[in-house]
Amino acid sequence: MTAARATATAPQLALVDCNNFYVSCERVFRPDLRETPVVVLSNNDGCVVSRSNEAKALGIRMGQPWFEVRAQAEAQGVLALSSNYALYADMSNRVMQILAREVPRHEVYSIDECFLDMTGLRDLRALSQRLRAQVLQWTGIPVCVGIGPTKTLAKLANHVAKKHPRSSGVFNYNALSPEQQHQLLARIPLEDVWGIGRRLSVQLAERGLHTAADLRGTDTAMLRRAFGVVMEKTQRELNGLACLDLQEVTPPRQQIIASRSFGRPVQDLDVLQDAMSTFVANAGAKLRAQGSQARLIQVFLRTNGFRPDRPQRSASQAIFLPQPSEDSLLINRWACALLARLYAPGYDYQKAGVILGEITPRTQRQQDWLEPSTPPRAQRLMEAVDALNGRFGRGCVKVSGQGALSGWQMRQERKSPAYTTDWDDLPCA
DNA sequence: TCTCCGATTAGAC
DNA sequence: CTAACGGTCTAATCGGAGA
Repeated sequence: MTAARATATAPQLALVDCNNFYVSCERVFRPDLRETPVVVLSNNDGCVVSRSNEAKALGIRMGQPWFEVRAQAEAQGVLALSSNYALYADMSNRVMQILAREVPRHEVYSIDECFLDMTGLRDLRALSQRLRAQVLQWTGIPVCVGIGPTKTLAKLANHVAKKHPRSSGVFNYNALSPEQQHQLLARIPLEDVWGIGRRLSVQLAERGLHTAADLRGTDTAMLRRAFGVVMEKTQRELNGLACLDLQEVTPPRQQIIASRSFGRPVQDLDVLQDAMSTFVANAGAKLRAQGSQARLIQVFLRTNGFRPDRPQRSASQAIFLPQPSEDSLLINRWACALLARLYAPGYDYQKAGVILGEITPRTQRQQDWLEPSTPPRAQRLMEAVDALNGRFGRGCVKVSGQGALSGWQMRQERKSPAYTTDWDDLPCA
């Protein structure tokens, strides 16, 4: 096999990552904010989860609690927006559709990232630039592209593309000579490598490993012994050996959680049950959307752990249904009953939620001649509820009580309109 | 000793 | 005015219980 042929068939994996995704989504509809430092906050306006370049330059850190930085940030002209997930999810779908058209295989990895299999395609730099231009023109979202032989190296290449303006948004690790590859890896700190977080990078540093090149060159058996199989895979991936496959179809969730911190402390059981009904409605919709049923219902509630001066309580209870179910009404009755058992008066509750587990495909329903499974009536009812909520927006059809009581809903003081998913929010009047 | 299971840890985004 | 710190999800590993 000639060298040229080997190059042509070597794996070429691209990672497309949207720049400052949530902030970019907001700016599409607020072009006046292009020069303004902008941050988007997590649910409850709690933490900073997306920052414009200007906000990054002001030293606002990812994940920082907003109340800590708010005073200084606002004095510096930073605009904070509540997160608008309906908008981000819709924009994400548009971006992913554009990317998917251009390659034979792809994996939507997260709301703002997509792996593309470019193996065998030619002129990857031009292709990547074309993709960037198309996504920008059709959605207004800027993206960067990193290319490498493995997912880990594609991630790393994307990191380089984002960080270095000279790459003009595309970086191809595969186009480097082995010496250049080594020089690059020697400049990448380990905490910037996918799969290595804060803790592991400290432990690796204790063994004298600081850069991606250090990790790549160290003894594999030692790594395996000291850090386990995940780290070994990361090392192999850095060496260009693919250990992580492209997941074209997302496997169904094994566990579905719906929970929320409350906007203020909640003391009353009926308010908690009202919140729980909302959580069950969301969890049930997710469950049915992936064609599953659940046998385990787990409910939890807790007080605010950041207030050690207040009485603390954290409790959870679970029940195994005799038959798996996807019926929100049935699940809701159990969830509210469990919650009532968990509840103790006299606490300031800060968060509650439901976890559905023991999830199986609906098609695998066991025939049981004693216990009837979900009756056809309930099934059709749920289908109708999901259809209406899908068509007219979540919350169009509700389980009785769900959201009627106030006091638990999250704080969202600065939420932008749902520009792309709600006619009423269109700023055309 | 082996296996199973729940809890814990670490990470991603 | 004050107080205020996200939500989901997975995989691996660990330690105890039971076979």
